[in-house]
Amino acid sequence: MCGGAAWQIDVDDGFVEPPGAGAGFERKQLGQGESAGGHAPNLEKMPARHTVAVVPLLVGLSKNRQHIGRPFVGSGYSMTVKIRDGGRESKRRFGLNLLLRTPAFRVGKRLLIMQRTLVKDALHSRTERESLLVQGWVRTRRDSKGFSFVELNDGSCLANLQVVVDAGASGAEQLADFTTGASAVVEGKLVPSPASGQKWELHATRLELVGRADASYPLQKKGHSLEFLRTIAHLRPRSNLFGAIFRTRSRLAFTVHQFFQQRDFVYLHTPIITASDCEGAGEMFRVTTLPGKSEDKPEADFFGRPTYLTVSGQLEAEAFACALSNVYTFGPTFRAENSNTARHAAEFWMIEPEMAFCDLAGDMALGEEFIKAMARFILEQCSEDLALFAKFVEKGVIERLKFVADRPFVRVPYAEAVAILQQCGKQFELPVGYGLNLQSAHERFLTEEHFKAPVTVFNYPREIKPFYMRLNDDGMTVAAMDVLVPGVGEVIGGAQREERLEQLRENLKYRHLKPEDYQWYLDLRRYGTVPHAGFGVGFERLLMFLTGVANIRDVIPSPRTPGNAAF
RNA sequence: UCCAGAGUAGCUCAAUGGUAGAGCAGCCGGCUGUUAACCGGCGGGUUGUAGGUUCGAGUCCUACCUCUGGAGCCA
Repeated sequence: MCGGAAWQIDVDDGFVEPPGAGAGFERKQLGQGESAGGHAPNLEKMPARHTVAVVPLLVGLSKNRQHIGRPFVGSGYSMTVKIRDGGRESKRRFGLNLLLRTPAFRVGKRLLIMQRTLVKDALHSRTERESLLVQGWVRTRRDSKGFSFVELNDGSCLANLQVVVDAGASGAEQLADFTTGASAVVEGKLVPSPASGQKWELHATRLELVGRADASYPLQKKGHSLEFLRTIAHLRPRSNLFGAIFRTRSRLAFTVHQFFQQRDFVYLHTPIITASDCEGAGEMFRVTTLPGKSEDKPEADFFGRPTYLTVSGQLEAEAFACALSNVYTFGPTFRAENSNTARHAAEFWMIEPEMAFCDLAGDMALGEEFIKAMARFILEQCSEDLALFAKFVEKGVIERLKFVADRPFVRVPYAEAVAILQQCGKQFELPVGYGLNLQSAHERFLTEEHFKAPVTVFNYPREIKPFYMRLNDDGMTVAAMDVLVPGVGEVIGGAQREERLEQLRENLKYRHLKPEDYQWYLDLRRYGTVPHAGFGVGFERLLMFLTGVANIRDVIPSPRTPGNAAF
């Protein structure tokens, strides 16, 4: 199947045996400098451009080894294997804990260890596979006379693997327990499916029920309402939609890191417990070890002062930007607001880049680039899950994302945005006027109807923005910006920070804040101050924007909202 | 927190103030390749909770609880 000699590994150590005749090998073509993969890290030193046949291995441990049903993670086991390379033969010793990082299960008195194939990889196979092993959860079973179809899903992708079980297959007598929700291991032959609907199917040679799911299992193969699924938040990841959402969430998080890492931003872990009440960004959760009313004597508390869960990492990010130039945070954030809406959670994840030697224009540019990059990512990299969102969540989500990815962002000063809203002739529920916050209805009008493009509104009146934003030369406005997109409204809020010591002091005074509470923050202006800017993105809101999911409770694994911390 | 709506079988929903029902799921049986399979049968309820009006309440009234949508706050 490729150039170069094939490596074959046999095992001669008494308790480790080579696979029996006919058992399938997982073959991997190695490119130059590539390692053999996580299942056999000790093979890294093998010359490149060889095919390495490593797994499945059939392993029988001595009787007193009882590691049934879980991977080897301990140390102390090793085995010797013979390696044949054409005519040459050599022996190498491998640590089992390294080699066998793969699930194990008992067959009689033996421990069988076989490389698991993910459903995703099975479905994307280029060739038939003589023998492979999949593990997952039964989505549904359809019985016919003499055989059954079992749909197996392991979360590696949206699609299920169709398993065909003949009555004669080993373990077929357990088929009645292969109900929706049960977990199972299936070994079989991957062959082209004669019916339409799937390219490949697995003809089971052996199946094993791992965990039953009785008739009370709440998930059915039919669609469920999002409201119902929220009441079973621990089981909803087993549904198609939530599988898609949380796969996307994971990949999006990775892409966020990639976006900033590629631009030489330093990932900063800002504290989760904080003493700074600086933001005024909302009610904070108190952190205390004192019983009863802790506010009474904070000096006796664990930290000797009142402490809270963070509402923002921005101030700390500014400190590090004023040293490392470009930084970003990506972590949990907490707001104890009693807000009960589809867009608010008490615990959420926030991304906050902060850039030294950067002004508002640079800040807006990065924010816009970021949103476009995330839209492009999901369009290009998550097409299967995105198709599900387009089908069941928001019909126009793909068009909306293309719209954002393609169009240049319109930039409009706040005063101009207000004038547009006042002159548009449209009657809004809430008043529009200079000095008032833009409401979500106003924001959506600007981006969806007036400009028909993503919009960045900047230079807001000083009165409606926090103390740390930089005062513009007009003395009236601050260098703040909000990025608005169709369908969602505000996705980014940011600003150039006030870097002038005296002006920052004046800002604190203007807000009736005490300078002594902001000593270290003022220090940043006292020593080597620089113009700097940043913004915040709610990760869940970004996910809502990208998937079309309308409720924040459905894009976070365990939603925390007022009165709800179950799961 | 404010405003509005909803709460009936495991799920999704019906039921003019007058005997609480259907589809799906589940269970049993049938079916030679199914795709939210199909066909036949069976079981399934303190109508969110507590009061009240009425001969009679799932239905009307009051309070509370929960959920949903909108608003405020924001990310």
